Amino acid sequence: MTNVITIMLVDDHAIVREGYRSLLQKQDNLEVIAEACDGTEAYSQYKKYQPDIVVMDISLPGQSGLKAIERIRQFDAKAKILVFSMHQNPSFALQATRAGALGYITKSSDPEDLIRAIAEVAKNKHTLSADIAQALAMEKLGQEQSALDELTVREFEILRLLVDAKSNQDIAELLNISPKTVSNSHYIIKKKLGVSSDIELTRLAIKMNLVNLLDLVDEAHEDNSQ
Amino acid sequence: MTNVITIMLVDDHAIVREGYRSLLQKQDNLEVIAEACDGTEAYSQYKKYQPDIVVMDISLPGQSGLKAIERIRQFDAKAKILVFSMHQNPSFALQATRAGALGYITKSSDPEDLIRAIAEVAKNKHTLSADIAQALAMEKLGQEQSALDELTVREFEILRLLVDAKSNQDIAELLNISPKTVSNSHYIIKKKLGVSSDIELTRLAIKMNLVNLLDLVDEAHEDNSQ
DNA sequence: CCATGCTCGGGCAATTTGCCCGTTGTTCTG
DNA sequence: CAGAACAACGGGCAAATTGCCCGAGCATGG
Repeated sequence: MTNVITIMLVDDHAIVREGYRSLLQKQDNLEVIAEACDGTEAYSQYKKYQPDIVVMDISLPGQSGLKAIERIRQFDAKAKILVFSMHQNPSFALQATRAGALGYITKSSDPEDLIRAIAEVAKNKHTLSADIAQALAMEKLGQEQSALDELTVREFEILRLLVDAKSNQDIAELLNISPKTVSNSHYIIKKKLGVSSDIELTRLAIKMNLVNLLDLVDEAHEDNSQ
Repeated sequence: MTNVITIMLVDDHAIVREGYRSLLQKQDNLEVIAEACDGTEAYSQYKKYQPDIVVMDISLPGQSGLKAIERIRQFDAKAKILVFSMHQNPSFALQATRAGALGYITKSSDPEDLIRAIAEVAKNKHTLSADIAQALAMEKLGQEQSALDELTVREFEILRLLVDAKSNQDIAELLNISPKTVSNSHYIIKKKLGVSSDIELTRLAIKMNLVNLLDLVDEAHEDNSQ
């Protein structure tokens, strides 16, 4: 009678986890047996509980979700990971699947879509939410495919930290690599994206939705209202 | 008897539109004659029905709300647009009015405020909800604003060129001064604004509205929303 | 088992930065 | 009108960073 699917939830917001937990528990074939709030914890919890499926957000504080996916897959090549992200940008989906995720759905999907996606992933099948699938399909046709896709997973991760206004040194510490490696990646990223300055890089990142404009603008608001 | 004000509602959620429609219909001088769920439709519906007032959310899928305002105003320079947004951030109000909106009120306002705002806009008067007005006033005093004020005219000019993704050399040529002068100014600007990297500088410039968000976001999203 | 590709970093010249300085104007002001 | 104040400009120079190349260590996939 092991047709019950065990799940680990990874999201940095406890309330969000709670919401999804209650949502998922309504299904009697789903059981949430673990939770984690960041990449590091996700890894250790996975080792401990070995759930059938990991449902995770990739926009985590500190160590990125992508890294966590990789580590989990390294530990268990058969790990089934469903990314559940707020980002509609297909590049995120690409990076996530490249890192080893089986599925990618956006938070704007219907609850049923999440349930359905979990079922698909449980069967070891790839799944994408409709909006992402369409966007990716579009990219396949129009040669308009994003230069972002040429970045490796690591580079993508570093890019996101960079445009989050972190210095090369900060990133080196965060990722436990040499500052020189970061600056090399920084250079390669600029080269691949065809820009020559950090200012262009930032603008490009904003265009590509790597930086949430709302966050950016909201910060300004908070600063001023203090 | 044309003292009835005709209205077009634009919001991506049908349920929300329904709510406001019933709210507005209670006023016997208001009539909702059209609806739209995104920027593109807003534009075509406006052309078709030419309502007295457009009441729209700007957080539409593809973030094309601002763009829609511009297109509508381009078609009809006298179009009266009231933005009805969830964002308390005054920068949104700024961008919206810059794009051509007459009024901006937040969704947290009272229903009466909405009615009142519609009346104001109908009279071709600018209107802001109290919270936004206050926030904008705060910004006038705010520290970051004064940080900008500490820049000299020349520095300000250089800053704008910088965040327009021009290199020190480009700027030197453009202004007929030595690259060294530009780089000195570049340094002073960062110092005065309290940032240490060009990435932070760019983000700050965006926060301060030195960069038009529309320019940045425009093309990036047309791909996805098609 | 070889080719490919990613991650990681060393090396090193070339450039840029950070910070200082002095020169030349132009206001503003007592 | 003398002189203070400040803007604009740019030189100098040590320190830091960038641009570009390289090789090593590992997975991955034929």
